[in-house]
Amino acid sequence: MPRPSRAHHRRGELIAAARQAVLDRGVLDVRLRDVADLASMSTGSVLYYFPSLGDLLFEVQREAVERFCVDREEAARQESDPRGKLVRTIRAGLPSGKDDELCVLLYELGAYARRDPAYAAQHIRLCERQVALYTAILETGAATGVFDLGRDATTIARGLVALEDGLGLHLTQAVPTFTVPQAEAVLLAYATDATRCELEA
Amino acid sequence: MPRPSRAHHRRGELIAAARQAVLDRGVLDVRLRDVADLASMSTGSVLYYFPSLGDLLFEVQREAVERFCVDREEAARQESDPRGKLVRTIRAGLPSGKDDELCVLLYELGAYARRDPAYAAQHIRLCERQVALYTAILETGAATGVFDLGRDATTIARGLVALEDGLGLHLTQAVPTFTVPQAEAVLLAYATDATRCELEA
DNA sequence: CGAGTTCTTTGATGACGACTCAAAGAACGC
DNA sequence: GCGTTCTTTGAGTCGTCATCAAAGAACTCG
Repeated sequence: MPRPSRAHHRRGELIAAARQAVLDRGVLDVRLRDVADLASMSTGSVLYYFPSLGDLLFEVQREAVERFCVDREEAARQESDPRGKLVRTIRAGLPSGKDDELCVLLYELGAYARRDPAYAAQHIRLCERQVALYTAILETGAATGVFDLGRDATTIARGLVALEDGLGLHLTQAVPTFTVPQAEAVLLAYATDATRCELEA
Repeated sequence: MPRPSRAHHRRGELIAAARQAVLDRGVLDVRLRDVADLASMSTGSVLYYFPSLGDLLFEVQREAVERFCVDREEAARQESDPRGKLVRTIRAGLPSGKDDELCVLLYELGAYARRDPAYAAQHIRLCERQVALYTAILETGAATGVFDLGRDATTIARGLVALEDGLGLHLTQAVPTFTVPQAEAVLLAYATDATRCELEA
């Protein structure tokens, strides 16, 4: 019987190290050496577990996408009232700034999604799950009568997701274009107008 | 008297070559060699005109930002009616897809804006000019009575700009999340709700 | 406990890329 | 033409990714 392999666990450690390396140095500057150092091993060892740095980064993205979706679905579940759910989901989707690791990671790795279909597929999955989340909230609220949707819920949901993405892009820049409260105001304004329901607290 | 320098003209050519190189290979893969080849000169010559590839790319960004702003301001001037102006500006701001060179360029180089304040400053300038453009249109329309703004024009304008950015991000991926018509619908829906004015043609 | 198999680590090596630099070459004013 | 200045070049340096073969560690089974 073969000696048991610890590769799975090791790969997990490397994904975590790579994640940190991207946050530290940015996707443009991250080196195999950075990952190796963070994981306290040689560069050769890193490549024993992943064929290339690119493959490792892909796994980083996959994990980040998954965690982001789960976190938000979790945040939404905390509330039962559609209005509260909507506000909470909006707040959970906007990055808190450059320190918001998960969001920064997704934007950093987004550079690959522009050229690599596999990366793009993850982004699509991410986006669609969020659209589904918002759509469900909107439709529940519409059924209850809290929300008065002037159009189909999917269009509104897509808008919310894209708006978060756009605002997040600005919030995570070296020098942000807006403050977080300004971004929140924009998003709440959108949601208020689209649902014809007073949301702003 | 010193021999006249052609450096300015040469730098312009190099910026154009670098621009194309980024579009061809992506910001993650662009090499000095690509730029040199496109400009039909040696890599050493490129570095005679720019201290490093990074400095050259920065100039590419500066030009792209400027051109984007000018193009849109131009597009808005084509109409006098605020409603038409708004629709036209919206259409001009959304990328047509991966082939929309100016937009792709801005997104590609956006990777630098997350870490380099000089890049971020350009993005801020870009954003603020667009916000100003939309704000002017919205306020004119409000004064005329065509638009009924439920809140301050700046918040709406910021939302339009961020929404374009977010939608554009998805439209320029290797595999887009939405189609262009879907994105346009989202944007027009937002504008319609915010202005309480029927825009969709 | 020890042999044998399998898993893991490593550093040497090759290929490639950015950037430096000194020297050659071209263009212009005088 | 002459001399100055601008431009081009490619060789050399250094740092990086990725391949690979050999050494080392860990575990199973007899």
